[in-house]
Amino acid sequence: MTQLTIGDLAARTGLAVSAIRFYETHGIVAPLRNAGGHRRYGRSDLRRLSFAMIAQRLGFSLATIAAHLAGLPAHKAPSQADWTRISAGFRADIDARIANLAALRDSLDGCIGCGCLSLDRCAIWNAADHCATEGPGPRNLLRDMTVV
Amino acid sequence: MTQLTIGDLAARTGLAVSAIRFYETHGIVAPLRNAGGHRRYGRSDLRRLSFAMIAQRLGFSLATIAAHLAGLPAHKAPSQADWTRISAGFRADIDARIANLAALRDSLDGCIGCGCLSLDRCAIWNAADHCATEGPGPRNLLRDMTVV
DNA sequence: GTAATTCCTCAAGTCCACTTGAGATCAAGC
DNA sequence: GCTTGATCTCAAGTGGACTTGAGGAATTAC
Repeated sequence: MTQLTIGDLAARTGLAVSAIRFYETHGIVAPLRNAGGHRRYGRSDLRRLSFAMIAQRLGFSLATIAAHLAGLPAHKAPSQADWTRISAGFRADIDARIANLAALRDSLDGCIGCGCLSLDRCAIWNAADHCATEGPGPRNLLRDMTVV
Repeated sequence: MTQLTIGDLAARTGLAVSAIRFYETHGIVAPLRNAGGHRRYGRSDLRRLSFAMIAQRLGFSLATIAAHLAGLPAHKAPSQADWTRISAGFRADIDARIANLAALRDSLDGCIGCGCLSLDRCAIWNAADHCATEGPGPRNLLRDMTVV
């Protein structure tokens, strides 16, 4: 039973059947069809969906996720090299996010004790305010949070 | 010139004028009006918008942000106590996110070296797959990422 | 005083990620 | 064979967060 129905996938991933069909239109999965026109998935599709679910939680758009997955073989399990390549991108993104959040937390900690509310030096309050002098473009503390 | 126009706010925050008006309908700011019906803002509104921009980057919805801001005085600067209360919630959320990301990164590191692709033990690939046995409900590694 | 700029309101449009519904077909259990 | 449940397609709806456009009035610059 290496052939899974869309219902099987829904049960195993927790996704709605409609969501899986929607993902297909966006290139996340590309199932085969049986004689009656019903979708038939392999185990690798389960993995592609798992990947997509995790990447979504990290804030990636479906288009970006589909682009990542486009580099994997369509109907068989990815190789170790495939997986290493993809996970390295993930890892870099996660590291960047942690660094951003840590920086924000430190600014926040500095603020709480500094009584800066009456001043204009507070890193948090002025994160956006300062930017007026920096010209247009992205300007926040957490800018470029999504790296890959 | 403690009275700012909507254009001033847009220039200083980097937000679009239309976005600031939109935020007003959602309770983020509540400007006064001059004789001609134009919006007039104070410095505290600049701070409310900065707060909203940062909180949005952290993934909070406008409704949640408005709820936080509802506890602050409408037309004057918040007190140290106000600020401490709000930032404490922020800090807890940031800590939780860092912990989640670190856990994900560790799982990822474990995966890269373990050759688990041929197995079903990979924490990442199976994050969603395992859940089939756990019944319905939220089920991912990063579940409850947004805490406050 | 007039022209250019900024602002006003309100309705409608956009993008993303899906869900819902209608009407029809396929597959599985008895 | 028949019923029941799963699946199919395609169109339209949803919600969050805004943007765009139309038509008009207020403000500012010269």
